[in-house]
Amino acid sequence: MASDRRIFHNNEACPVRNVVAQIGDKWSLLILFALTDGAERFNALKSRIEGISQRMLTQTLRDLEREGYVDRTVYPEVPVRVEYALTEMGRDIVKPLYELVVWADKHQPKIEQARKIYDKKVSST
Amino acid sequence: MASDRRIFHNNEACPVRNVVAQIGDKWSLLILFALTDGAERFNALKSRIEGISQRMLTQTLRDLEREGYVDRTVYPEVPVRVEYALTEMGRDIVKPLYELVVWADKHQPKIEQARKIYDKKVSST
DNA sequence: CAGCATCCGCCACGATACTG
DNA sequence: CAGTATCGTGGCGGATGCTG
Repeated sequence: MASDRRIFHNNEACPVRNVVAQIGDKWSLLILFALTDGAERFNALKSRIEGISQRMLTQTLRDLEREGYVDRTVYPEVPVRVEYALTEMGRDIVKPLYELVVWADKHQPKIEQARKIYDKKVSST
Repeated sequence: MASDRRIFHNNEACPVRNVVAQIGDKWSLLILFALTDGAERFNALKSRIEGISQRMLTQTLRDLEREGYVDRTVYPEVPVRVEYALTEMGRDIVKPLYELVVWADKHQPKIEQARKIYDKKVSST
């Protein structure tokens, strides 16, 4: 009904809460963008994404694969080669995310300024 | 240099990592969208956002205020009335976020399907 | 009404060591 | 090379009780 002003209902079927939960973590967005130039191998990704650990790269890649954003291909050579690439859906979600990235770059100074003003206001109480 | 293919450098000055860290949490995006219709009081927000606790609403609102997304206005009546509203920057970030929300709604079925396929593939090993 | 204080479980994340 | 396995920790977030 129109009187129900609640937004984004709190159940597992809520698409928005789901997507935020998945790509809102520390590494997902970074990995997705590292793959926009094309497929990458595990260690290539690891060196492109500053600060990520082996464990988190593996784990986040598995999650992204499960949600359908990333494809994993194993080439049974010696030593083994594994390549990760965006699926169609992966390339698709990068578009709205890119808007956010651009926004973040543009507004960085404003945010820093807002923080300083807030902290000054709080410390004066 | 061109040979440095690292993305989104891992320092506190990285705008992208900052923005994701701020609005990638469980509640920030929900609060921002609950404020797009106009200013809201604390308890109104609480009832619009299903499942949020008092504690997290307060805390997330403080963070959003500090980053400059939200304005907090106290009306010294009895009992006190507090209204939260989006700042200009708040209204601004909602635009790219809205793209993401639309995307999430549209692709929800695909994601669920991807999950099922993945889980079946994994369980068969 | 709009919060703050406190306690606490859980899990995201990191570090390290080991492997097919 | 591309992972697993294990352990440790900080902090996110929930529950509850109290207050100006």
